[in-house]
Amino acid sequence: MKQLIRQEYAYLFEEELLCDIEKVGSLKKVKKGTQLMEIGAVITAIPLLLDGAVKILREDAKGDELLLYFIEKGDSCAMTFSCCMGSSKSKIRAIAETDAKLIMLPVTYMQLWMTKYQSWQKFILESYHTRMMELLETVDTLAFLKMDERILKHLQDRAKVTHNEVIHTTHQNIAYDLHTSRVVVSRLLKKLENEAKIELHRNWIKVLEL
DNA sequence: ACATTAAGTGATT
DNA sequence: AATCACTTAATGT
Repeated sequence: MKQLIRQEYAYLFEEELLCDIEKVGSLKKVKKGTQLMEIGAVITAIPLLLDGAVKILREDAKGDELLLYFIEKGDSCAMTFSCCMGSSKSKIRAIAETDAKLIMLPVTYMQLWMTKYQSWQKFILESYHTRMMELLETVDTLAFLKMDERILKHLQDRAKVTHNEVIHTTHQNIAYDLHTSRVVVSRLLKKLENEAKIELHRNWIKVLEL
């Protein structure tokens, strides 16, 4: 665990903070598809992603999902910050997009470290900022892009976070993430394939244009 | 060979 | 862009 933390965070945090993280954090390994956070759940720990990718989803009243953004290694979830400050419940759902390793830090250390370590404070603020930017980008995508562009962007994002141009998924799953129907996804994917931007196969898609 | 699940398509709104 | 109804194709048993 020591090496893992240092590998990803040594350049961000000072030695003393790294020691503290080692002391109070617990390493968690999860497999692809594992649900890490549920809507309404009380947040007891702040995750630091060491490896892998996590997708963050919002859900509407009917239970339909919408993908907000991906979290990659070196990131944390800004949701947990705001939640443990106001001790409110999670407004989002988090699911491991790939196998992932993360460190769970009890929320009680959050405030203490904010004043104790300026590197922690900087990390939290920067992390908050990048999350905000990603969310803005998602809003832009939703508001201004057509569905075919949204699908292509979604595939490219997924290829990026998994570091693999081949994505294992079904048309139905893409439809859930983008909050549309499978038929529409199938049609537009076909169009993208004709434009030589992707390659379609059963249960996997290869992104050609990255 | 058969059942199941994923993907493709025309027509309609 | 969504939905329906249906077809075709891939895959597991």
